Amino acid sequence: MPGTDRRAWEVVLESIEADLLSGRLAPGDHLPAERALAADLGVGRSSVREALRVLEVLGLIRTAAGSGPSAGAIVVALPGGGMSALMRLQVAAQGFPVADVVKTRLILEAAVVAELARASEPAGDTGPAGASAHPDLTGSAQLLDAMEAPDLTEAEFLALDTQFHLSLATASGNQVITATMAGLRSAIEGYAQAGALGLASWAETSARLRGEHRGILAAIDSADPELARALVVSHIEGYYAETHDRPLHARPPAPEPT
Amino acid sequence: MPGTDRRAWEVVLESIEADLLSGRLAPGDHLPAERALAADLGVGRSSVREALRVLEVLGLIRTAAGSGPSAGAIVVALPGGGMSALMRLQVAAQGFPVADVVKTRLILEAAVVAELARASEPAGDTGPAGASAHPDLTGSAQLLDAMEAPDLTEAEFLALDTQFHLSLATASGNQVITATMAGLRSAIEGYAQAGALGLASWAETSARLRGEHRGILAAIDSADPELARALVVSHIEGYYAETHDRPLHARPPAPEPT
DNA sequence: CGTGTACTGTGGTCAGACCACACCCGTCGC
DNA sequence: GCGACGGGTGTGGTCTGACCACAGTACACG
Repeated sequence: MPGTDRRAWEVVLESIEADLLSGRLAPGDHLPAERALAADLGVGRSSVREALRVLEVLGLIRTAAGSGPSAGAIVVALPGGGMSALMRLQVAAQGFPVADVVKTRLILEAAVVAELARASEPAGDTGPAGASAHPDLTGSAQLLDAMEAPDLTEAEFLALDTQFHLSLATASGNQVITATMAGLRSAIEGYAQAGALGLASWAETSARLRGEHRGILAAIDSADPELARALVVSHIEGYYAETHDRPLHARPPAPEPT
Repeated sequence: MPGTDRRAWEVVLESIEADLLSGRLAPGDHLPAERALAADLGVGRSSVREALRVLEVLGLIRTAAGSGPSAGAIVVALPGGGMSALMRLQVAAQGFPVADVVKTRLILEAAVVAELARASEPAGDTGPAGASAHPDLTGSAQLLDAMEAPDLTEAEFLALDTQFHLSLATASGNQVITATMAGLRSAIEGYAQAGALGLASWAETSARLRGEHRGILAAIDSADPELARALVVSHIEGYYAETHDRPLHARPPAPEPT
């Protein structure tokens, strides 16, 4: 019979996935207790725990010890953490080249700002089927204000920068893009910080970045998709080239032929 | 002291991530045996196994029992499987709306074919820094030939369709996009199949899809980025609208107010 | 009626045991 | 001398049982 050859924890994972797909489990629901799940599926508790651990890292469930309504494993479906862990580790393991991460981020963010600009059309929207009239960018603007503080360290500035770019993705309303952008961003966080330390003049660079941010937001507000897209492209390509001493689309330096 | 309050399996995960980042671990390397790892880090073997399970699902390692050089846990960094699992489960758990998945796929694939068309410029490339001259699309073309077989079932056709679209991403050479496209595609595989069964005329639709595929490839070959992009957009939007009875950018029908 | 304490069930962790497996190497037979 | 065969050894895979910390709950007590 099929299924017997699968590893025990895979059986658990598939069972839970089937419950999700069939609607027996929905966000907010409690999973059965680990011991009960083990008994139901005929596997050991440790196998159940391995499956639950995977689901937790992937952002599908949240676990809490103790008793009461908030205890146990609860379906949450928050993809951000899982995507970040996946991309961070793949970059660490050299499965994802940093340049590919940046290129992908560039594509997604350019599309996001172009759509935001399109949706920002003052009158007549994109039609009655338009996603959401006038996406909320007040949070993004507030982040830009916070970045004007003169005594920010590189790390603080970059943390706000991350939040700003992420807020644009959030404003687009696309859950997949939001989570992916969060993952891409966290994957290269270390590189962005390392690059900032090697810059000739941080004050000069950060001033330029601030100005570019304002320009992007202005282009969105003025409903100019192509301008917004172009500004994002030069913003990201510029920072990459400045911190890596080569343009984004160049071949990386040949690996040492040791 | 920090780190003590973290859960045991997180300690293992962080330890391995640190080894990857520092270069102590690289693709192809063996991880220490589970029992040794547990002893080194002062945790139980079950905690080590939970961490390794996560790494395995994320595509970071491959495990094999037995003895010899191929046994044990080996760093592999194959992001496709992990991305697929993550997106499939997030769609199942309603963290990712299907429409957002399709929209994201549309953005990425449009960018991919546009870049392929740009790189297909017959002479003078994109300069000495160009990614790779003339990306290899023979595999993509062969898949289209295979899709001409008249006796294909819906499932077989869609499987080839998945491979075709994935081959385009692969041809771009971008690891992140390739893995992401694989994940997006596997996440909506079930919906694509269910949609195919509800079509008025599968023969008619599949014939149209075949023609559109040829057109996309032709646009790439003729180095026309904008045409390739437009064809991809209408290809994906068309299939979505046909199988969901509404355009991709429309609001989904209001949920039942039960 | 309020308060505090024991109880119960949860996830978190560990230790130990057994299994199947695959390689390695020594022995045995030719 | 050489090949085949068999046990030895170490691996991941799994299960069992136990203990802990924790948080809510029920009940007895004042």
